[in-house]
Amino acid sequence: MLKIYNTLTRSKETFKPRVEGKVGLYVCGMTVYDYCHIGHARVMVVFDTVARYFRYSGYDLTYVRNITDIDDKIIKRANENGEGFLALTERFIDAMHEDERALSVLPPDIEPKATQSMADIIKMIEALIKKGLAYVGGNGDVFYSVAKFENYGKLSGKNIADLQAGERVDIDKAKKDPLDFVLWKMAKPGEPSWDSAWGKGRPGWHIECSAMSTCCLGNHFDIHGGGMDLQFPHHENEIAQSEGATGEKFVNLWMHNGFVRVDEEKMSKSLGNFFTVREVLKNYRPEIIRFFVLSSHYRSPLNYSDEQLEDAGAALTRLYTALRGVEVIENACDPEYKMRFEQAMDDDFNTAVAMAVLFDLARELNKVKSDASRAGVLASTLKTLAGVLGILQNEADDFLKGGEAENGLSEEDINQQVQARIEAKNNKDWAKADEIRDQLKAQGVIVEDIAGGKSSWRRENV
RNA sequence: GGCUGCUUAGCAAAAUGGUUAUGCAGUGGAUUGCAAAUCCAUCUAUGGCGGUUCGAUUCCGCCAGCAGCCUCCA
Repeated sequence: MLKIYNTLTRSKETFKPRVEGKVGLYVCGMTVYDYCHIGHARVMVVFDTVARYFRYSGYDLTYVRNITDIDDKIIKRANENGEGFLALTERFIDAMHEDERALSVLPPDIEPKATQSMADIIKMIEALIKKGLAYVGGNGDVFYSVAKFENYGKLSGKNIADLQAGERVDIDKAKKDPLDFVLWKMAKPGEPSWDSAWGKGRPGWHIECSAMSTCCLGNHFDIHGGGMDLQFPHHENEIAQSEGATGEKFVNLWMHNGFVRVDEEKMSKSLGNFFTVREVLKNYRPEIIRFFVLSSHYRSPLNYSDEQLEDAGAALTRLYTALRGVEVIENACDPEYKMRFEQAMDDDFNTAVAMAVLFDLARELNKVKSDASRAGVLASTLKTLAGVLGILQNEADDFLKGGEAENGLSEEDINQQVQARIEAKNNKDWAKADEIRDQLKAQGVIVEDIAGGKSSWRRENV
């Protein structure tokens, strides 16, 4: 029985889909004006794993993750670069997809863009005005009247009085109330714009997600996810917009993932302490990054450091080493490990515990290597379960021998050396054999003798 | 200031009202020509002070520290 932590109730709840066997999942994606950093990677990997597990569990899932491709930051960046905003967003959308593929993140079923959802956005704003929940402000922008929406703040645990007391932004004269937020923003000369009843403009930051999610999944759907920082105001405003416009409940369950930190501080654009996915990929292989992300629970903070990434690499090496040389028996699965794995994942997607099961599995696999049939079953189980997490899908040898292809020795060179060492060993010329091994070690290659006078090798530091 | 959440061994990270997490590192042993890999054993733990309880790391309260949101942010 799958349990998921619901931000709305601040407790784990048994998951009950609206329609038996079906799940609608919407996740707030990127605003595409820059490269993805590791924080974005966490969202992508976490919800990809959630999606994989739903499917593995037999649900018919519709996974929607939007792209916000028009907003102030995009316009600003495009101006700075002296390029059109479409050229800019197109570049970063491509880059994002590239990063995703590297991290084995499967594409969502639907990936709507704000710029392609203008009709729905405008329709929703019109509905809000009609219901008296929105108004045209002194500057022509359209605002949401927060005070008119009952239950405002129920997701983030805030109330209007506290928010007003804590108000510290300069008051916008165009608004009736400082808490009101913009739904439609009038275009300045030269800015990209779309026609509307209120004049040429563009959507405010929150409305596009309300429009795209309800459009793709219906007015009321199962799960909405995103980073913790979106809880307020973004998701709070989405609720106000969607429920205000449709009069129906918006979302049953809200999932929020924790931050990636650097030196115990949130990784973010504004702090400038972020590492882009492509930067990190220069030093670590993609599967290691994915493993690192899933090694802690999705709601916990995740501290980014070289030590952590290296640990992840070592751990992954252990799993691949267990698989090395074992003939996988297709479709076989050990029920005991399967059950333990599912229990872990059923408990609010506890990937850390699920991984611990994989390590227990690897230990037993190492023990029974001489028993080909048992080993084959365990190896198959290991690959299948790890596949739900999106890891361990490479050939063991490819993983262990891959990496640092550029500066390192070529495979041919290594094989030659290893062969030379075997000859030395056969001649009992230990000094020579050790010398070869030391030389390879110095170049990041570890030689390991295996039964039958053979040797295997792998690259250090994956 | 208001509101969340966190505090587990050398590092990372789970779980649990009384029983081995797991990975890396350490120690001892097996294996090995020697290593590596692997296996076995083993050492480090639950921020502080109270309370509930037969028993609390786990529940409750207070304190301290940390992080986050309240402004763009995944």
